Amino acid sequence: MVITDIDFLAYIEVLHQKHSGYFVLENYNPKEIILEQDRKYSSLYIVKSGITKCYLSDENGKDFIQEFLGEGMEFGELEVFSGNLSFCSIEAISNVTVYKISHKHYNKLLENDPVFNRLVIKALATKIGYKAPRHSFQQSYSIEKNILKLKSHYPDFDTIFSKNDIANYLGITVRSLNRTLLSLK
Amino acid sequence: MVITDIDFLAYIEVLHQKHSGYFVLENYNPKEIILEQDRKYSSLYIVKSGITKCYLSDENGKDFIQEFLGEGMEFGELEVFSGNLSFCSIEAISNVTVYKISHKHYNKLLENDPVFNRLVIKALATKIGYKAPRHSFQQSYSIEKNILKLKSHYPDFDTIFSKNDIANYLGITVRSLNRTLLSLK
DNA sequence: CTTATAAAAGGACAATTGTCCCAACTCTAA
DNA sequence: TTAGAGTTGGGACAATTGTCCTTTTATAAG
Repeated sequence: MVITDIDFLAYIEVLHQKHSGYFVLENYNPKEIILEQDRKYSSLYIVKSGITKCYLSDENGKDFIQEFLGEGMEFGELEVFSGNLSFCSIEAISNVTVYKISHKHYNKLLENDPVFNRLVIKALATKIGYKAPRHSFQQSYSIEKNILKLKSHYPDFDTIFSKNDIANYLGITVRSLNRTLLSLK
Repeated sequence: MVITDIDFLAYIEVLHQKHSGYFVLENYNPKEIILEQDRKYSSLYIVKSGITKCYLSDENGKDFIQEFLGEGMEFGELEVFSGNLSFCSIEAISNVTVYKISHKHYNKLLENDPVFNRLVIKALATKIGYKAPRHSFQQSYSIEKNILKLKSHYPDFDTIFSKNDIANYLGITVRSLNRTLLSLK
């Protein structure tokens, strides 16, 4: 439910020492939006601490939460490769600290630092790998099984996240979520 | 519905000339399985021509189609980075020709050929980028709107793909698909 | 041409999930 | 302290979708 990448974060900390001008630390409070959908950015971010949510909003105002991103997860990096506008929004859930780095410096690291290059590729591969099984499970199984699965991986999920976020994560309505939680007593 | 990557394929063709030992051409007939879920492989593939389906099977035998992969799409590459078993199956839908390359040679190219490196990263980014909007749309909108969207992008989708595949792609049952198609006359 | 097998189409019903409400509770700002 | 906004919980009903089953159509094999 909350994805992390400790190895990547550790290496970012190393790079932060080595190239002091590359990374800038920023802090965000809960509910602050760090990155907004359909905008043009020239920097990207890596989570140093805290939890964020990564979501898409459609015309009707419905939100679809892709993932909750924790320590070591980067966001805004896809736009470096595609050149497009950001295609999701990122909002802080807890207090969040991020490393910010410009596309330019990010590209320099990618080209000149093979360790960094490999870690970025790994991070992308991980992002691909966790999406498909989750969506597959969500579509194939009942809400009840999905909630039980969440609970088994994340016993206290309902104290950390709002009902609204949980529902949007599971792609259901809050009403359905409550109904199922009640039936599970 | 069918993802392609012409730039990547073009570059693979170039590499195929340059490093004659790296790539092997293979042919598959419709319904043949090229790569099977939960197995260990030491090679990966790039589609030269034809259409394949990329799907996950769960314990109940239900299939979840992630995408249809066309020219220039690679598969089996995630396992190079994760070291895990393959996490989806690939089956030929039409007659398919693929380039096969070993993990070892693939890694060599990644490390020594910056153009190849960047194209692979781009390909990974694309894979991330197309999944989220699709699943978001599928979860938020009715079956009818999903089918209309498919139709607008792919007018003759129902002649190329079986009903079963279309249903699995949309995460619905064939019964629901038929019902909706009928109501659309 | 016939039989077997799979794919497509749809009837009837049940189960799931969403929509639209309203009430209770918390939290903040004035 | 109160007004207002936001979150939570749930009732009643409607709509959507799935399950199960039967029939028809197409396709392949002998």
